[in-house]
Amino acid sequence: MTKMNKERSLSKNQQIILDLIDKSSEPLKAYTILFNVQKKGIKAPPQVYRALDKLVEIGKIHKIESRNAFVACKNSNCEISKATAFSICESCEEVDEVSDTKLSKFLSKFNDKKGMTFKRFNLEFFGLCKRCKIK
Amino acid sequence: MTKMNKERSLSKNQQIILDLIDKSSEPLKAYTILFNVQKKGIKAPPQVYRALDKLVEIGKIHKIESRNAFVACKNSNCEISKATAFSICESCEEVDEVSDTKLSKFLSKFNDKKGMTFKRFNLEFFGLCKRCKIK
DNA sequence: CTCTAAAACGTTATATTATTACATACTGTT
DNA sequence: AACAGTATGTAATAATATAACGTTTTAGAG
Repeated sequence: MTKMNKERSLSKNQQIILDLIDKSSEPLKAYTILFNVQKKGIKAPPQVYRALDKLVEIGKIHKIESRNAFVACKNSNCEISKATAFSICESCEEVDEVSDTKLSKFLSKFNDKKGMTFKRFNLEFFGLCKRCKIK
Repeated sequence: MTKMNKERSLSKNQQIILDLIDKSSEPLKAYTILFNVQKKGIKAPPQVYRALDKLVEIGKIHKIESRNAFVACKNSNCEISKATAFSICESCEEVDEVSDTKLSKFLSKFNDKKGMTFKRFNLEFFGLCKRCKIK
């Protein structure tokens, strides 16, 4: 039996950029990433966008569409970039990945009336986080 | 009893841009809109973006975040721009507003574990529409 | 009607986000 | 070694969005 290595190894640029996003407590924008990895030899936007595209594709990171920013996947190396949900505080811009079994089951089962077949969804909740409500 | 006119009247630019989006069968991008209303005297991006912002705010249109494009609200002048859901065909890029009572109830009731208060959500489903599945 | 504040407008410039295009190099099979 | 697929580096440019002004219009209060 051949060793099916599910764990794809990342390229140099992919790893550098994933490391940065992983360490960050907040979503990072492409150009913020660029500025932060220039010392590591990544000098131009396409290098960043290519790595980001790949990382999104393999589920290591997610794009927060409403913010054009990227976060690391917290769901133990998420195979399910097919089913993403985030909570976004409109005051402090804190973003968290929502992981709720009921929610993802409900949405994954959801069927369109017009006969579309869904492969994937992305859900973004907006509101105020605990801390910002108090202020 | 004073007449509470819920029906806000749109400004000239807002009306021009809403008309265009309304007539369109597909989501329109800001610069596509700009090019199409230049003959009507709207010449610069800020004019378009201002009108779009307002129209989104009052629920006449919605932004498809993953596409940076705008569609008219089909839910009878949607007060509920608080709860939007769309289906997006990844092949032909057709976009439809999903209106499903169960879905919107479920999501509107959804409560965050971390104590966030949600005011609004946006959900985008991706897949293949009926027609594109056949091809 | 007149005054006022809010909203909308027009304009120029610029910031931010993302892609095209092309030449080169690396990686892992056969 | 040869090939295919993936990744790289680089320059240029496209596409999306906002800042910052000053002016004009609109709707309501008095």
